Amino acid sequence: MVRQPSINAQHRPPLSIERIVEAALQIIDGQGLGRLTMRRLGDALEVEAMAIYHHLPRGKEELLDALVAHVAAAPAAAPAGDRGGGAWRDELRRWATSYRARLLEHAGVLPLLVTGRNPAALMSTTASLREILRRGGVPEDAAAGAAHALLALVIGHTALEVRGNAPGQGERTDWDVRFHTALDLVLDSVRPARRTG
Amino acid sequence: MVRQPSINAQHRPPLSIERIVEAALQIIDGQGLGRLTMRRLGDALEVEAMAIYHHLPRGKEELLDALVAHVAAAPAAAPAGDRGGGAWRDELRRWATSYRARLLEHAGVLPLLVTGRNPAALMSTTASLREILRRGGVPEDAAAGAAHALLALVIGHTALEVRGNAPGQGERTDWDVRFHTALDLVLDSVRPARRTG
DNA sequence: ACCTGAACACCGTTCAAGT
DNA sequence: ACCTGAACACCGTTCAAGT
Repeated sequence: MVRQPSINAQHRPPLSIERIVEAALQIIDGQGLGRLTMRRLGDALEVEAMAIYHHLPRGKEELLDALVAHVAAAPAAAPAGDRGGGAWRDELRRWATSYRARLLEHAGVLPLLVTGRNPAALMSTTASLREILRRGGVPEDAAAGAAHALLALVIGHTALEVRGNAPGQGERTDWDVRFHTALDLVLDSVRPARRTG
Repeated sequence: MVRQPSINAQHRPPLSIERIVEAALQIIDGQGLGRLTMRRLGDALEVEAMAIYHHLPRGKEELLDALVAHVAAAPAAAPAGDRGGGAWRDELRRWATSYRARLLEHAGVLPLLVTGRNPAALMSTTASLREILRRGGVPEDAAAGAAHALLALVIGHTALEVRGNAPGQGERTDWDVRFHTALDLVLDSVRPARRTG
């Protein structure tokens, strides 16, 4: 029961990959990717920059990989009521909407996502997409194609939205409308097999 | 007629924005975006790095803007035979295919494209897309939506392709097939008005 | 095991100076 | 007008050292 004085240093939580990634994300969201430096990250964690290398031996490269993994991870798939009749379309719409929101929330990470880095990061995402389509009765092949198209659309749209929302834009384009228009354009072409088992 | 000796220095072409952008693109394509530095760019142009600032006063930021403009510029639209019957679909397919090829050729610039930088860079591109759809008899509103969806799809697909083509990938996915599958998914939903004037 | 301090080889950029 | 040289304030990272 030795009460620590509230001098606030000393007994801060120990460094961990989670804390590092969280602090990095905060810097990116608040100041932009360009201002994420190991030294600034160290400051935010109240630690010397060199301490980070003990947890991420590959240094900044490994940090960026972790950021991609963190942002690209699939949002938890809804439990799926699946009362037939094409409810899977709504499920895909919800999925796409929340994934877009996730990307916009961390728009500064987007440039890292369109790189070869951390190729495995999107696997669970595409898998959960294919699963929704499979449950909707869409044949395996078509489901793979549709899942890919959907993910590409969400990423591409978000990229355009980030570009369009740059300061000093004249006309106010309604990105929500654009997004759902494009979404429906794809979803309307996806068809389940004649009869669902 | 004073023949210059072929000592190769001295009478090189004078620095210009075009030469600078071209050299920068060569560095990115060959070594990656991360290795594009003002000093290396200077070396490639056989000039001190500081000379570049005379042509691009805003420095590296302006250089990156110019790179985005260079890569994102619309490819020359085909002259359009327009013998009815939905030839515009083929025209859009050709456009999308060549735009994808352009992005893949300079994949290292893609991260710059999914940023707020140089918001005007894609305007001519979307305009030329809308023009093709308009000529195909697609109503203005639907054309705007379809153009946006198409561009988002091409950018998003290229992003996934760049990620997938990272070294050390197991299964050989056929990106051409994926691309055209996704393309058709979108194009199949775009309909011209009942009767074309 | 975990963190620090000093050092190294690089960055982008400014500014006075050269031609 | 166009380019250079030296300098400044930063980077990422290594490595020996502390606790």
